[in-house]
Amino acid sequence: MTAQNAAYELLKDGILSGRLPAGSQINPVEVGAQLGISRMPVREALLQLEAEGLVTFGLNRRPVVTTLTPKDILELFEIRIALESLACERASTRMSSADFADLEAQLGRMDRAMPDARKWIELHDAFHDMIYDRAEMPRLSEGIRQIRQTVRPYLLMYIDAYKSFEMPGAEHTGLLNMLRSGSPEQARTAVTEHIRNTAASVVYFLMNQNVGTSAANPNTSQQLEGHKK
Amino acid sequence: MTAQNAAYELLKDGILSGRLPAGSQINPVEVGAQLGISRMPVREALLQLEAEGLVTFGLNRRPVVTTLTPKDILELFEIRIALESLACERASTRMSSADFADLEAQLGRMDRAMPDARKWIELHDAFHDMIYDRAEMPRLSEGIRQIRQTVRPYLLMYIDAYKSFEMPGAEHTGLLNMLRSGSPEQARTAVTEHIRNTAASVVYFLMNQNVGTSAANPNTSQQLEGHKK
DNA sequence: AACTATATAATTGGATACAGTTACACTTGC
DNA sequence: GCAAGTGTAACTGTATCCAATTATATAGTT
Repeated sequence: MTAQNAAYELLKDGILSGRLPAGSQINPVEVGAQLGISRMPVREALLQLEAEGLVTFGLNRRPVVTTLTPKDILELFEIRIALESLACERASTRMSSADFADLEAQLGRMDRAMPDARKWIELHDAFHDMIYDRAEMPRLSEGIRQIRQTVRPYLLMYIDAYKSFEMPGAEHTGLLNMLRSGSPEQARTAVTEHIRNTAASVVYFLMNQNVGTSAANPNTSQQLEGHKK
Repeated sequence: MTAQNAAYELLKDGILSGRLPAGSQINPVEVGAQLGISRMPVREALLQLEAEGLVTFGLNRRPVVTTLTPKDILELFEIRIALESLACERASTRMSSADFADLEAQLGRMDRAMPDARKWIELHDAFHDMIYDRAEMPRLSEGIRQIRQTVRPYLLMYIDAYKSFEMPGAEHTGLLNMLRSGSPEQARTAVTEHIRNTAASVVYFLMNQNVGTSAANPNTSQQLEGHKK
């Protein structure tokens, strides 16, 4: 593996897991030292992450973990609806019975992972990816995957807040049944509802947490806590 | 302007204008020399262009201009339909009369640019951007812009082939009228039709040209074209 | 003590040097 | 003439060095 890739993986994992929260400043030299590499490959990894929307170059091109406002997140969910509707619609006419068996198995796995939110999300995303793969639109799948990734840290915040949160298992069974019916229209509405529900919960939660409202101001980044003038 | 940006602009313009056709190998040293800079900023520009889909790193990570098959292009058009439908729908409820006046003016400008295909496309894209800006979904607008960009070289090939090609001016007036009616559903169907028409023409043309079928993949010498040379 | 000016450190963009790898051309033997 | 082997040139990845910019700390002034 190249140094660039190592930096990419480290940073991406840090951001997606929430270990590097939104607004965190990233120091290329520091990251490089952590991996025993120079800052050049880190710099390149940051460029890639910026393209994916996970990192933003702030004032003076200093890299920070992207901060999303509830409005941003709502927009991303709306885009997901448009994209996943299409993917679901196309997939619905291309599913085999073997696919349905795989998806059932995946739902089982999700149920069994239930207490572990991160594990559950992993399996949940894989469940959707399995469906969208059947749409045979690789760029569409990739786009969906990327948006889901961008929102993930905020979804984790939401789930972490409600430890005893009940995952919408029933919704997925419903979605699967709609797909089994073979009706593209029903598949589309099912997935639309599914995403809209998640969006509503997450955005409502974030607005009450005041996430990404004051933090959007660069001056209030948490990194500044140490030197209070 | 930074060296990285200069390289980015040069390469992007080259690709979008068709001066660097699909499959062209890009030599970072060469590009750097052309701008009086080293290959490092060029390398970084290439990373950004890869993220946008305009450049691909081929065997041994050598950068080449991305080659799209007709299938890829069809997929991109389908995604555009999903995204632009949403944008149009949202925009339709947010348009002011001043916006409509601006759009009318833009249509006039497009008509007057008529013989110059590149100029026309520029104005045409701006016309659509003006509408989508009203959707107030910046990421959506950006995504649409990016996909349109990716397809542009192929659209130009199509237009260049039919010099006397009649631009679909009437369709845009129709779209504008649908927007004026204020019905999101009608706006959605109008833009869907509009894009689908373009997609059909361009993809049909490209398939007959055998663009990106055998040349795209050195391994596969398949010919998918309907022998209509 | 607060304010300002200045020195110093940190950070970024970029060039260059160097190692490892791959492609290419040129033998050399058949 | 052609296949295989070999040496060379080109290319990529990366570290390091330098310059310019920006932030931080320090010292002096009031």
